[in-house]
Amino acid sequence: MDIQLPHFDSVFSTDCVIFGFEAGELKVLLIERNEEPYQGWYALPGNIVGLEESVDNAAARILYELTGLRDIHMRQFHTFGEVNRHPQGRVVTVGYFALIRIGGQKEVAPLTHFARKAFWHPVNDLPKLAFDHTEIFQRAFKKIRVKMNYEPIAFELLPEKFTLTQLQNLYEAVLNKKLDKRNFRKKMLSYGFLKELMEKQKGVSYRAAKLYKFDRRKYQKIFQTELAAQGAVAS
Amino acid sequence: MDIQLPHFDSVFSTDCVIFGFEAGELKVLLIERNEEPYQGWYALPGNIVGLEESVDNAAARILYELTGLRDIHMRQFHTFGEVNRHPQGRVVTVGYFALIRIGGQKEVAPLTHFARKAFWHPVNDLPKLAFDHTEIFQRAFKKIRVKMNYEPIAFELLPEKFTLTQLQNLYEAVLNKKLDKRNFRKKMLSYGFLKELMEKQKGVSYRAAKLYKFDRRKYQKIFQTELAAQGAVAS
DNA sequence: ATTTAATGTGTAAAATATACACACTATCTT
DNA sequence: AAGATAGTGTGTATATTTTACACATTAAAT
Repeated sequence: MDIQLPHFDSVFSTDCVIFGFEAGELKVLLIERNEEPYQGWYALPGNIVGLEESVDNAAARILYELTGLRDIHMRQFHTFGEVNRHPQGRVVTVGYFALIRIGGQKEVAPLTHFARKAFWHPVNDLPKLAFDHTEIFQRAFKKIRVKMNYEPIAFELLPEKFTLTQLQNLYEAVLNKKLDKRNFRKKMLSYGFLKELMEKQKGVSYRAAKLYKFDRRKYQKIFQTELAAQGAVAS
Repeated sequence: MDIQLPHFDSVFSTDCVIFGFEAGELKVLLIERNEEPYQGWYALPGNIVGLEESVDNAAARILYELTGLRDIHMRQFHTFGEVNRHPQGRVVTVGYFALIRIGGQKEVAPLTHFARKAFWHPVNDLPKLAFDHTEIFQRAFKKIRVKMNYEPIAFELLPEKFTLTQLQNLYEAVLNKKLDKRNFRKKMLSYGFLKELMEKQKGVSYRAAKLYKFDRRKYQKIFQTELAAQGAVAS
């Protein structure tokens, strides 16, 4: 492998950790790289930020090119600035994460030759990833586990209409912990941002469960008043 | 002002938001810039990251050069990647924050000609800052207000020995909210990481208060077991 | 009609959070 | 030295939140 790769003096890139939920498992979107370095390796979707685009925009563009996913709400979580994280020179990367409905989008597929394929992989039992992407992934995973306790990010992973059991399964998968059914339901419903639909689950061979959807407008109303009241260590 | 400034194609910098607590007020460390652009303006201590140093190290080095402060525990909080945030070209900046004891260090003073002076300024009533530093500051401030609710970062701002009233004043200043004395004390002491000293406050013209110190070892023991048990949405 | 598999529901006990007021003590003043 | 001043230190009752826990119900499949 004596290909001469270009050297980067000082560039920034973004890497995206996209989570999905499928078959009761939390998954992450990976690509198979089709270019050196790390050709053939699995990696997080990521690339160099252009000079004429903001880092936020670059993250969205790169994700689209590598996976076909668009209009994803991505949030920055950490910047990785070690000196030797990239073999071609100095590359500082800004990490983003997002949570999406796996079924809700068209199938993921790269739009450039840069990635050979894009696919979902369970977060447990990940292979070794290119560059320091294992570390980047770990950090994102930890972030969403913590965040799930105080923000309604779980709903981004579920279909629009879901049952309470599905919601609970998701929490259990992410938090890696069994929850009590009655207490879980009581608490979720007490927030007041779940809207009970007139519909029921279809196609199951047992009693069908009620469907709910997440009412973002209500959530924001509640969350705003909480923010105002927030900050308590003691009264 | 027709000085020709160098153009940056693509560099990264760090900016540090250093908080201190003095005279019952939360303060932030600013410098007065001695170079174009924004010569004479107030700014957060920050500069370009070198190619041979990690971003974390650069933040520490730059803070030292601009303010004389050393061995400060700094934490990254956000990266600012808009295209036009710097007049000389494309500069993406990584923001760090830290909380320190104002009295505990030698006086702050710049070690390079790049800053004319370094000084503490109350966080309320900040002047307009250079670049997008006002936004960077705001984001850091919001971060610590939230963080103070679930991590013992307040102690980094106080002298080693402090009274419960001082601690409460600090919480009240940061959270911008009155707290109940009895409940505050009960709760703080219930955590078990405050060590009551045999000493009392000196030099006050009223009943002297007991001094306490923060026992980091105990805190970590408690915090670790909480982390293990953590993640509850419902039991 | 029976089996199967999952849904949907309530209550009591424990833990935590909140609201609230006054006696104490060290220094300062006269 | 007596009183004024200013802030310290402390307890209890009530409300809210969290936890633990089990069984009748429903729809489909056999």
